[in-house]
Amino acid sequence: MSATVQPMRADARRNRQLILAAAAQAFAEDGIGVPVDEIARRAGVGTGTFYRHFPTKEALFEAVVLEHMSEVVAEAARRAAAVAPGEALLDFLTYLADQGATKRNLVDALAGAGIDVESRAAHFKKALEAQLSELLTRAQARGEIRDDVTLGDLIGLVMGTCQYSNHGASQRRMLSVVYDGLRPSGRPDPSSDSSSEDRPAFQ
Amino acid sequence: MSATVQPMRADARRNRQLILAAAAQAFAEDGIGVPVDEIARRAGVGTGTFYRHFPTKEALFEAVVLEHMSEVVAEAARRAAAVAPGEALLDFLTYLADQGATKRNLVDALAGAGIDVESRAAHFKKALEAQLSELLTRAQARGEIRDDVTLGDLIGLVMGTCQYSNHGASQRRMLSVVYDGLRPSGRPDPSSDSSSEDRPAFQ
DNA sequence: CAGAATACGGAACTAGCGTTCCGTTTGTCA
DNA sequence: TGACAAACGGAACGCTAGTTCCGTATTCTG
Repeated sequence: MSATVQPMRADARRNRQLILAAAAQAFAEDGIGVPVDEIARRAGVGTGTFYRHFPTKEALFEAVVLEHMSEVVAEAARRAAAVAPGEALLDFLTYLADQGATKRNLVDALAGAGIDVESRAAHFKKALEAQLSELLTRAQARGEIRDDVTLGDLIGLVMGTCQYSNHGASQRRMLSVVYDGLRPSGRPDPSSDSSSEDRPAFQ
Repeated sequence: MSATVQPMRADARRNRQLILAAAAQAFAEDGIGVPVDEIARRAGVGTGTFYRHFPTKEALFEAVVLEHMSEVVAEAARRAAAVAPGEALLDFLTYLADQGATKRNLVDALAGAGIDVESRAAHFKKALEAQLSELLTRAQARGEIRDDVTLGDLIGLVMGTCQYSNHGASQRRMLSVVYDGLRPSGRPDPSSDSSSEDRPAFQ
């Protein structure tokens, strides 16, 4: 499988990108239900062309999600590098929350449809979790985060705030509550006051 | 519109219940995608019978959701009545979290499909929110809950913990973090220790 | 610039699912 | 118990959306 990818024809490469972009947008806007025809139309190609590039609609989902995850992982790694563990962790989580909120429709739709993106995205997921896990462990060792909280809890809490960030709920305030709750009991917010309205105490 | 419901025939009444029960189970297990045929099969009736009872598949969704919501509202009201506001609020929220976790698939599926259950369920939703709102206001007046938190935040936070209560995340621990975060800064947990019980009771 | 390989477009095919129709069965009431 | 209305079952219909096919257009190579 050394698979020297023989170069695609120029128009083919361009169309592939157009389809991916159109799909990402369409899924985010209208959910997973968008017909293939609609995606093709948005990309300005025919359905035949679509199926030349992706063997199936589900394959397109995968491609879109993988592309997105790889971006997230890269950006997250960049953020995790420099700062002190506690701060870095919250920064990391905040970034994830932003991403989650933005692409919520997409992720929801995929999960809701029971599409097994997990297996293909496992690599990226592992990478993310590894980074988060290290930050969490260090932050806990320093007493900056409750000891009983697990990696899964962390992810669940942050992603949870993405699900309902409308209907009069502010994701900023919800995150602020979560971050307060993550500190060990009796340990006040180390930075500014926590009664912030629309300004999270970190950033 | 005094609508004296002339009594249904015995078999009809029975079948209607069978369909509702089968539907609730089917939606919870397999999502909203289950074909009408499958629901009918589970209920042990034909599709013709199905459509005799519900004019459309969506009407069935509504019926299922409304039934569930009316149960939740009734039980929630019962719990909210007796205790002190702060405690009552958390008890109330915990009950909602339980329900949300149990019926997650159903609610997800409905929301994901963009079905307008809101308009029909508006009455129940209002009732729930009214009760919650009063508890929240009272608890905030007593300084037991952060002042900046809104009703929407509260609901979002609690429902958020329902979304990811697997994959190594414990809903109990997540709720515990949220409840800690809801207290005004520097106010320790008034009740027992806040460390995890390892009895998730659900997963 | 010509020929061949690659890619394109969209009509046509197929499968699944919601809904309707109608001949048959069952419950109810006198 | 007999007759009639109510309810049942499941075959059939039509629509939507995923996929395939093939004649046409475009790009690359010598």
